[in-house]
Amino acid sequence: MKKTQRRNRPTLQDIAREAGVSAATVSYVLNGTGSVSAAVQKRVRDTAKAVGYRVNHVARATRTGQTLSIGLILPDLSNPFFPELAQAVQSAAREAGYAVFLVDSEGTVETERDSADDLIRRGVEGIVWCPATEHDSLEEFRGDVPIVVVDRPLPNYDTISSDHYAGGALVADQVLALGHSHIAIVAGPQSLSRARQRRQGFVERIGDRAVIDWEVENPFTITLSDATQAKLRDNAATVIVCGNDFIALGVMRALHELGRNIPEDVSVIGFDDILWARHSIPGLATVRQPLTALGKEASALLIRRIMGDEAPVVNMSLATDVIVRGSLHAAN
Amino acid sequence: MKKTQRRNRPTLQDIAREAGVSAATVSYVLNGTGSVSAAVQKRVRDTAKAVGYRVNHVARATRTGQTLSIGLILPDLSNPFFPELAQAVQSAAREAGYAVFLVDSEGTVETERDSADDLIRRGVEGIVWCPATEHDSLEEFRGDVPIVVVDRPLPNYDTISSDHYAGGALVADQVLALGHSHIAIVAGPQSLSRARQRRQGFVERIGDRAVIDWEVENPFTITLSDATQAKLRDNAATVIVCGNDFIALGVMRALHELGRNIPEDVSVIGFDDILWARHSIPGLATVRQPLTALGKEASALLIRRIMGDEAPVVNMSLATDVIVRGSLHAAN
DNA sequence: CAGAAAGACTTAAACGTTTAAACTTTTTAC
DNA sequence: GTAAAAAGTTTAAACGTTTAAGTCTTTCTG
Repeated sequence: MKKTQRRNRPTLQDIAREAGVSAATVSYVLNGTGSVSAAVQKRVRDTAKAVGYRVNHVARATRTGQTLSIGLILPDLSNPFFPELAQAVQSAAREAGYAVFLVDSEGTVETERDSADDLIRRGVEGIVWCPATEHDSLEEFRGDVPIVVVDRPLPNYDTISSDHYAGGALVADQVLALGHSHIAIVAGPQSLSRARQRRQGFVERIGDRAVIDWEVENPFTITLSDATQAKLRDNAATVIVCGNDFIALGVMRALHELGRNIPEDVSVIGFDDILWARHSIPGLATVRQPLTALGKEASALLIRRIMGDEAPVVNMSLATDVIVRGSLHAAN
Repeated sequence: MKKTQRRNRPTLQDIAREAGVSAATVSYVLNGTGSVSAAVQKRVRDTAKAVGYRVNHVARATRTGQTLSIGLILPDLSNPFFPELAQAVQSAAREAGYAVFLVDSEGTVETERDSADDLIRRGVEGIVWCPATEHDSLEEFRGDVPIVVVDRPLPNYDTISSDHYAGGALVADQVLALGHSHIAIVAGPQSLSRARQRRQGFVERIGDRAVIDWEVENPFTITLSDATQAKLRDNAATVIVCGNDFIALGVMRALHELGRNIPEDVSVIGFDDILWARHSIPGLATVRQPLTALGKEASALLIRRIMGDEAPVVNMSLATDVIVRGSLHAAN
């Protein structure tokens, strides 16, 4: 299929001709570089406006080598965790004059790799990346362009993530403060570092100040494994600490079906504060990840790197907050 | 701050020099255009691989005028409706070789306008746009680049949206089939065309086959207005038809607090099938919008336009499906 | 075996900017 | 009133590609 010619946009040359000056002068005026007399400035600006001039960013980029764009590679937009992150990255980038190419890697390392390759061809000056797996699929690009990893620490990369360990400890503090002494844990997959850290932060803070009645591992989904469901049936703990909000909501649902009352019979607490945590019945107590700050910091750090900041690899972790809601009650 | 020089990437010239041919030949080889002897082809390809050549897409774009990129402007990524749409647009675009600039307009027409302006400077070949308001804030750009509006019909634009009217009618069919004769409506804001259409599709299909006990308007949020809550307190209808899932979930919560059982005492049905509809207790019956199809079609149509398809303005609406879940029951 | 056609490759222009360097005019300094 | 400095403007090269046109060589065709 042949592409039809759109209205050819006016160029610097067009303005130059119209205003009776050279293209260079027009460029100097429009960019505020160089010194140009007031009269010519006005003439140029007026004709630029008159013809509806818009700079051709692509042409500029070939000359300057700066595209003022970055890439954002996420594993799965339909996971409610990521849109807020994407929003923050995009808005911080925009404020710095950068545009964002969005890629949903669909959770595969191949797509991650191919997309990064494509993005670099397109001249992005940096990439914010949330890896789909623990595999370093962008290794080969590290020399080409700065890459900031977000949410999931990966060795050798600048990383911005929530302090999952401290978050777990916060949950422990809260649970202890409410007088719970019999605790159950439905942890996330311990193959994932964030799940491990959350659990560890919790368990270590609990120490011997309470008993962990039982513990089980469950995928980060609202659907519970048979093992988890079995544990719930026999549960005698007064609080169930979950690896994330999906699990927690699944647990709440299961408990509901088992006829247990939340929080009278048993408390539940999650992790992430996804949108629906506040809307469940009762509201789900949880740990809020600073998603917006995460995105902002990732953008900011990436742009510092782009600007040439050569500091050693940064590993930034951001504090989390416990959000107390109806699902969490004092032990009786 | 001074930008440090990243490793200068090898260019066509570098390969040409290395392989002892002209840059043109290298281009011909790598693009598969032109005719080049097998020997030279191999030599060129080998050196290209050896030096780790990647085409400079920006330079190519200045010459060809094609950036192979599109823009996607959405009002609010944190609304769970949009990520799935974004995902579909991006993935369809990628399959066609296009990359996607994502912009969250934060619901303001100024950001919409400014972003579109910026995107066009950046040479996007088209824009998929979900308008934040009913205001045509991109009017001035219509001549510059094809624009496809998604989800919210706007005159003079190619539009892809769900068939809200038909969806409303489907709800009516379902409700009638289950024998309900006393109906309540919590419609969305009737200033919004999609809310209007849903309501109208429903009401017209109901006709005189059932009574509409009461009706109220509520914002598209889970928080219910005082008026809505008052109506719910006195409700005697056997089914409550809601303008979207947020409203429906709010209604379910309110009914729960009023001690009404769903669906034994009263059924509830929503619209959109957001992620949480299936996870509420009971599951929320609703109408599924084909978000993925919506995004795919939008991408596809936009790319057709980019390719020069000059057909008159298209107004495509996609069929919806009723999803029956626990919140909807036969009338007793 | 001559002429034409095809094949292989190079040259050079073009895309729309930016920017260093050159040139011209005006201002400043003494 | 002249030399030097500053201000204003133009020229031309450069960014890394693509591609039309040109050149040279080989292969066909009759």
